[in-house]
Amino acid sequence: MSKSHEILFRALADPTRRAIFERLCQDGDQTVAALTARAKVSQPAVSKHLGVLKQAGLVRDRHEGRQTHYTAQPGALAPLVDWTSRMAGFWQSRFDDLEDLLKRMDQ
Amino acid sequence: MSKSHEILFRALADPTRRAIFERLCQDGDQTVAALTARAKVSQPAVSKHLGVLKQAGLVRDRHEGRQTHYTAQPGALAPLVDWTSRMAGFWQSRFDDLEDLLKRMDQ
DNA sequence: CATACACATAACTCGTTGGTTATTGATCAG
DNA sequence: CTGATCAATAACCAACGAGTTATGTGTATG
Repeated sequence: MSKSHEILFRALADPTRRAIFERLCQDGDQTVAALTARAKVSQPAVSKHLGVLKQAGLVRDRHEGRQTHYTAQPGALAPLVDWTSRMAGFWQSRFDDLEDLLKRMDQ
Repeated sequence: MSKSHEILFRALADPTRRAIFERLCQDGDQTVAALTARAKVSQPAVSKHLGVLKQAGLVRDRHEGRQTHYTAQPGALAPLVDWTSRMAGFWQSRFDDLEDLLKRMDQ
């Protein structure tokens, strides 16, 4: 449970996978064919990436006839947000000056 | 610049590297020897990881005599926060669009 | 000056992974 | 029923990445 960011970071590490996820976030529901058309890789590659994203909970699939629609689940990004704010939090707790933190975050 | 999350995701994808970064965030300044002691890998491995983290801007090094101290730079996480909120934002805006549509259909 | 120490770099191994083509399973059209 | 289409799976391969041991570079110390 405390390791849920492990699978997330791994899933989002690959650029092709991020591109697919970004597209699903921007444009919503997409069939595999539609995603493949925009991607620079073959359909099996896209399917494999979607499998990884699904495993990470980042997408959901829905079958309609002979095509499969995928949808982004941005809520699954929560553990990642938690992790980053925890890191920033550790950092912050070692400094009493909040403004100093914000300045560093700004740069 | 707009692709700075590429190197970030890649740097944070590895568990050993995240562990090192987490430790630097929690406990602050650390020498390579101190980090190696806690890590489950050899000193050269730790050095290599630190190199990657440094490349990503996540850590900074400071030389003191014959030892090197590393410090976390959590501000470098900003592009990652941007990315995640952008993904959530896309999602939210499409949700808003749907709400607008439904409102218009109502009247 | 010689030795020990801290860290970085080099050279290499090996498992993982992202890509491919070929094939299968399922569904729709004629 | 037949052929075409969409997606998933299988089988394979090349490249990459994280790990190791060995060595190099620089600094403190006797």
